[in-house]
Amino acid sequence: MTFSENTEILKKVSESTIHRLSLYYRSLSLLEKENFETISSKELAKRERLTSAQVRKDLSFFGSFGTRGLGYPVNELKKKIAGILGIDRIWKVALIGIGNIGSALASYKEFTRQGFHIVKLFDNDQRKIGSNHKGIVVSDIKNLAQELEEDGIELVVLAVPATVAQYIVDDVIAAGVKSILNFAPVNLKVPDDVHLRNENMSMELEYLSFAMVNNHIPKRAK
Amino acid sequence: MTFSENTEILKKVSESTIHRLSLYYRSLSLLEKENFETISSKELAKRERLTSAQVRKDLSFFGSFGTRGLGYPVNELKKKIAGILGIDRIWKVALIGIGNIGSALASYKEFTRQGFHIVKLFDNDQRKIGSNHKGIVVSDIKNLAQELEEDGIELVVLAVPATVAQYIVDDVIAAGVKSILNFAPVNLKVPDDVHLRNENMSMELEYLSFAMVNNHIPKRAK
DNA sequence: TATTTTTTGTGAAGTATTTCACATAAGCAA
DNA sequence: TTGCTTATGTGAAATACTTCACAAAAAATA
Repeated sequence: MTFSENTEILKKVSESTIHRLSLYYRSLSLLEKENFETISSKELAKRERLTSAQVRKDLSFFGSFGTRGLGYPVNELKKKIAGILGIDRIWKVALIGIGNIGSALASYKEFTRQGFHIVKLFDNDQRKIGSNHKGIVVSDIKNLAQELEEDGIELVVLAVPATVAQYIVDDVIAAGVKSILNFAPVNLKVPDDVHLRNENMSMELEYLSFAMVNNHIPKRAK
Repeated sequence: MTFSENTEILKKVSESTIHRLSLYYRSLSLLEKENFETISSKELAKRERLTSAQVRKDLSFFGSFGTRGLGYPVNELKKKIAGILGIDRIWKVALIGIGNIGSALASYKEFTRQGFHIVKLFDNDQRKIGSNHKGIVVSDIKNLAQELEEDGIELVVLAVPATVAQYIVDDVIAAGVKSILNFAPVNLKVPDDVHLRNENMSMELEYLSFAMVNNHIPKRAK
């Protein structure tokens, strides 16, 4: 596939499709463990509470991975999706902020399982700096930019208080990092060439609350 | 507003609109602290990287809260949104699973701030049961159904291993709980009258990874 | 091998969501 | 009070996303 074809395709692919690829990947991992060789779009859809057409359409943006009459080869499709999502490799991740959420994320197995390896921890608390946290020595945030560059960090997870998040993000960007996952409940300003995604853990609780007070009939899980 | 009018309106309101209301609420809280009296849809949109039309359309599903030529009254709009989202009250929440993620969530201030009060903790680990965790004594998960009912828990946050999540959810539902926020990376089966939302913390990392390998030009934060 | 069944891949149709654009209303200034 | 400016609220238009429906291809069956 040439680059121009690649960008052509990407223009058509929505955020929702990418998120569903994550779901398919998870289902395929499970199917693999259950020793399934193939899976139909119908069965995969059922497991993720989607329609089979949706599954086929999502996959069709990236190629033809199935066999008519048979379905998709579980192991192969899993690998293809890993390639599309870019999780068929190791990403070097730094985690900034070893508080409540940060500590939990540092030990979160799911990240490692998907190739996101946290190789660096930062904090500004003198009691934490230098201490060993799950095999990683916590660095002083004062050396942030320098250490990020030295270690070739490509992705930063931010778990710091909302009040300081923007200052830290500015440093992270100055160090050349192009991808940031932000857990602070604040809208960060980043340049156009930096990828920023926000994880807002209250949002889904608020959706539940909305559903309850408005007597909303649930349709399906996110 | 009558019940039938209410359901009429809700039919038209999308999940995205509700999620954006959460964002507006957060912005308004900040604007309140900054002593803004009013805010235009244009300025609110700018802060959330949306369009002003989007903001006005979202709000218009629920009423006319603004003044032409002036904008929206910050404090009043914040209260209105709180009412719509159902966060103008206290929700009694139980947290199940005091592991990595669970511990972090138990201390997560943002939940409390929005009216989600974790009043009950459950685990199956004998070392944790009976111990005091942020002022709450950890209960044995064996007494789950009984204690959920006794305490009138309306909402459950699930932070248990994927392998046992379904069994626990079945118990939670048997106890009459109608709303569940699930952090386990698994698709849970629940009856139609139960609200289930999933928090998948790897999903956004995968989106970043996708964006990086596909040379995706970032548009805006989620 | 021929026939039936299954299931993909995909244009077209159908929905849903977002943006446009403007009439309307309120503030503000003189 | 009049005219100018600002900004809402909302149908209509434009986009985006999902589902339909079916031809095509491969597997299963006999």
